[in-house]
Amino acid sequence: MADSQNNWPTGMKRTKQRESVLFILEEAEKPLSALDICSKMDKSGDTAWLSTVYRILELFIKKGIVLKTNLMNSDMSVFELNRFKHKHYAVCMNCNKILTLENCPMERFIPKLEDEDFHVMGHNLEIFGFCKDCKAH
Amino acid sequence: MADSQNNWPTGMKRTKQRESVLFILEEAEKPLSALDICSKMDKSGDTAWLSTVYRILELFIKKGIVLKTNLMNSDMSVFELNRFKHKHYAVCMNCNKILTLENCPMERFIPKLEDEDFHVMGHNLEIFGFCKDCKAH
DNA sequence: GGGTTAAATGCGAATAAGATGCATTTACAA
DNA sequence: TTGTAAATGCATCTTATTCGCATTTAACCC
Repeated sequence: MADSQNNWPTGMKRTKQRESVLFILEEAEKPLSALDICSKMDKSGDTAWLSTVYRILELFIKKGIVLKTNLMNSDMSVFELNRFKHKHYAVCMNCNKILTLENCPMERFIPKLEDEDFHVMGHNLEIFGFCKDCKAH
Repeated sequence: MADSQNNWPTGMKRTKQRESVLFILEEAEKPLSALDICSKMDKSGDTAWLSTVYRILELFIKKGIVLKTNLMNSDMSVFELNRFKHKHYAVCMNCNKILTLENCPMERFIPKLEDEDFHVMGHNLEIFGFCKDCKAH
């Protein structure tokens, strides 16, 4: 099961379900919803209850292994492996395709705030528009 | 009732509830949730059902009068008057205070995407961190 | 390897934001 | 003033996510 086979993060029990979630996230190129993950598990034979998947994801987030995002004000969160590199997405307003943004405008940006003592920890950014397939209606 | 008294957007019936929602949004300095708006209406005597508030907000959004945002991956949307100027926020990770960001890094930014035909329509950005009151725990 | 136990999962039920359906009410045009 | 399409009150539904508890399981000890 890829990398996770030999490399298990410390401080958590190694269960079939956790291995399966981690494997799916390792293979995924784009963020997945909890339901996506659950379906993929079903297909591969490692079935797990949706609530279990949420609990596993919650744990992975706490451990810093996984990142949670909400794209386009959607009410469904998506999850991806924390690959420890800065990342943003562009989302197609028509087909919801997710594209990786390869640069970041925040690199050399100094935020101007009313509260000049605000201690910036990070930022969320997403671009929206129409992908090449949806541009021509 | 401030500006909205004499200046009613065209193409929609002028009802007590709609006037009240618009008034509240005009007075508000920061985005409000549907529930916030509903509570403020209760206090002022113009009670309305929460589902009505949602319907009014939906209409205002469609008319371009109101903007909807989700801050910090929260499952609750917030709404503000569309003042037709570009706007982003900084949110305190501790007290959830919302601060207005007065500049925008996207002004002179050219996004790099795998799909070089992506037609950018806009972007969402938020900064998170700790405000001056929460910085010193 | 077998037993012990704290932690994880299965499963159902609870939450909470938001949407929907329908009967009643209301704004507004004729 | 009256007719009517549209808006609201109200209840109920939906959907993502969380919680509670009984059962199962990983991992440590012998």
